[in-house]
Amino acid sequence: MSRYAPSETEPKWQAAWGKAGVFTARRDPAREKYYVLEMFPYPSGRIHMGHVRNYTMGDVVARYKMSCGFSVLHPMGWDAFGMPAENAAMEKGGHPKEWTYGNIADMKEQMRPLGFSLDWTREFATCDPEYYGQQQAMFIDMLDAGLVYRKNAVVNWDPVDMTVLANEQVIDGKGWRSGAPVERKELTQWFFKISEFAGELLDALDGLKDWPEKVRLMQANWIGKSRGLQFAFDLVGAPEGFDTLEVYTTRPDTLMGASFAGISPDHPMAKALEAADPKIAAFVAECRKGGTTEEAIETAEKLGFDTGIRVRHPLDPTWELPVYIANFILMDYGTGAIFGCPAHDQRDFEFATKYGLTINPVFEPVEGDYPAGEAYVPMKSEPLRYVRGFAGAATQTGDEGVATAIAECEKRGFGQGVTKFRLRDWGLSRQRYWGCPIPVVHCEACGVVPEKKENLPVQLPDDVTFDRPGNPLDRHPTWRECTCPCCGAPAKRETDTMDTFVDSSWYYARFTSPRANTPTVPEDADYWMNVDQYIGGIEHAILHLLYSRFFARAMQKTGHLPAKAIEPFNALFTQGMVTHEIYLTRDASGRPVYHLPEEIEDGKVKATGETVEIIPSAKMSKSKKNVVDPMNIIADFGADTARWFVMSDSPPERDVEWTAAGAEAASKHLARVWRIANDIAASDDAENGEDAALLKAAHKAIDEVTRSIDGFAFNKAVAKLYEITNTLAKSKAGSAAKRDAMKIMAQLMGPMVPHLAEDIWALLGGEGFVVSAAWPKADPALLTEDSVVLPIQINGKRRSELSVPKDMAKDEVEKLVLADEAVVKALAGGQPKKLIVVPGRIVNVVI
RNA sequence: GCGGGCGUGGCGAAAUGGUAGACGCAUGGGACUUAAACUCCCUUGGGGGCAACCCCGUACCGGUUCGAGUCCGGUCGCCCGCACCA
Repeated sequence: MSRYAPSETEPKWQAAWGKAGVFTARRDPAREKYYVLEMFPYPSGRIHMGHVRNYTMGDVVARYKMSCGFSVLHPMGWDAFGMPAENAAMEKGGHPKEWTYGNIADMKEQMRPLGFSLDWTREFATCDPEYYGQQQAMFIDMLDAGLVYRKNAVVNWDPVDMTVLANEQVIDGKGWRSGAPVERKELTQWFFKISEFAGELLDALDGLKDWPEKVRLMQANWIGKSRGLQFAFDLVGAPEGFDTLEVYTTRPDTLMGASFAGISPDHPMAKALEAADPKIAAFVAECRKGGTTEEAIETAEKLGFDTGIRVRHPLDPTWELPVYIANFILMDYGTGAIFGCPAHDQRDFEFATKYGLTINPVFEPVEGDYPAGEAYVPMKSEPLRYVRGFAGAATQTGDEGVATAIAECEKRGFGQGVTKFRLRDWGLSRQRYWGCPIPVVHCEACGVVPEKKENLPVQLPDDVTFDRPGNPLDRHPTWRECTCPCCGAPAKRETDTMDTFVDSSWYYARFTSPRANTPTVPEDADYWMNVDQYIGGIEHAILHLLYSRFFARAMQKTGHLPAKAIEPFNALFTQGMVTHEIYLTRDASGRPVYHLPEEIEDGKVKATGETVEIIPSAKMSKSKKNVVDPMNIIADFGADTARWFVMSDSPPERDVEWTAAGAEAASKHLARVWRIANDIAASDDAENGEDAALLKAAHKAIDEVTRSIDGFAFNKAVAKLYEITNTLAKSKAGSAAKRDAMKIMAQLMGPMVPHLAEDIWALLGGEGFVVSAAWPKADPALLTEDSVVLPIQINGKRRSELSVPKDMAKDEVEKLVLADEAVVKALAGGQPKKLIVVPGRIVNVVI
């Protein structure tokens, strides 16, 4: 018998599948379709274990569904625009286009040997003009539909390089190349009106039953619906044109605890003050330092500036509050102005303490004490005693307090209850080259007008340079020059490109008709949409998935998707990372020196013999060198081993640690299965021992593996396959029974280790490809046991057990329990207080 | 700072509120072999007992329940996201 040799058999089966075209998706109205999609990769140049894990999961689902008779769509493409390509051009020279397409070719070559059931005929990259041209067409349709508009927004500005920085390029508040402190700067930018869909995007989350609860919760919090009061303070001593100050609060019940009002440094009144007062200008400039991320703003030291302006308290016009400009107030949320209640908001408390403002408690806990040295921030459902309330009962919960306060304010004629969302509109403009050009033209006479559709795609010019910071499109000698689509006069193109999230917000729809000269084709979209199963990383829980949900709605409004695709992903699965230990030694000055896993043996660096420090289980990253190249694993063990390993052990939603020992073990197991299959194929003895037991075990395996795959519990499916392997290895059944069991096993293993499964299938005389064979069905009659062992607990502790027929009546069981030796002894002649019999599960005797 | 998640043997883990540790790795012992590799068999949460068996144990503290790894409240630790990374 020959040894199991994946390096020979794997390419053989891949070629055979390819020749037969088994993975080419075809619109087949006679069959039910199934669309499985893994989040497409960024073409960095190398695939990593995270890709292997993600695509293996998708492949398991795709192959399983094929066997179940579905017409399966399982496509692959490239999320190909983005900054790394420009960075590479700046650092190493070359062109982003060459770099990207070169990487795509490399990565495709690395993916092929893994044997994924992908339909490569549908492949595209988002940087293909055929793709981004259709995206531009949709942009124009969305502009026509009023879903896109322009407004000012802040960006990170590097004052030395004179360029816009991505958040990622801001390190500790400084530009990553220049090292200069970053400033916030306003630019006119394009926005998608995602906020118009806020309520709908929130409400529709309830219907996404097959999405992880945590993702739905994160999205709900991100959309951030709140009910509050919006009202106007009368201003005293404000600049010309500012009579009132609109504020929004979710805690109007704390109005009697107000001790100051605050406005954002970007508030129109702050801007008016800034122009007039150099001290205020200096303060506002201070506030504008640092990056634009919410994290940077929230964690920055709280700064305030007393403007000298006062507001009158709406409940008592003689009561005046100071107006501060404060760096923690966001112009994007609410009205960009707040009132501060230090007694019941921790941030206001710290602000008031810092600037010596009064702290007036409005309520106190019904139970327990008012906390000292911090704000008392109750839960919404917590009952409160209002000591300075102005509406409703003295004791109510926070939620009730808010509702009655809103009603009271409306009654008294100031302010009204409003619902607001935290969700902001999606700014899509990027001042970068390697992205989809925004297809608009700036005309002196006509203003900003969309390009004509027949002129699409607006293609990126190839002759650009990256020797300086900034957007090469801006300094291209001729690219901007064009004629106005309206009046025909000379005009200039927009040089901003689109956020790469736009590219990934509709690629799933494009896969249904990837070569069409419209964004989608109705019959194809109608047949293939929605994505039945989407699989990717949890890091996309909010942005990518929310943007895609918005885009599906926008595409529907503009006629590019059918109504049923309003939620594009029926089911979502978020997988964990592949981690690895980090190995490091220290140089003379104590700085860490990282080592690749293959340089280590027995906790020592092979070359030098130095003992390494080990940091357990960290995300694989090049800089820490804790990476394992899938290509090396495939070379050493074959693709099936890599696939088997990433599916074993850890549940797919959790991180899995790659270990050399684990890979070896996976390889050994597959070789063992191969040996057992060969033994069976070679044996012709007809001795018949326990065929029934083996058959039963095989059907139990069918049942459990099927349920595990359906439930995305691949690790349990693998465990079950280990069990049935052991059962089969030890079985004394006749060869025909073993052959049948082994064929079932090959089918069950097929989705995970397709090459080995095809080998075994062929070896044992299976017809056609195992991937094309119908998924086995478990016979329910073979799944039940005649008797069960009931554990007997006494006061909740297991003390004995009882073997009874499966469906024995409850009172029969009780009789047997009371006769049990351990129970008799424990009762010592008395009667139990309670006797709990859970049929088929457990008995508890309470004494 | 805000939002979300996770925490079970030496390790990865399993367990519709019902016998905690299935399955795998790694130990330790044995078989095969001149020897090794490969392979096969047995053992393995901690402690106590000659044994039957008993006690402890799911990050920590508390609660609900006949019964809690699982549900509720709090604490600690780690991880992810925070709108221009993809």
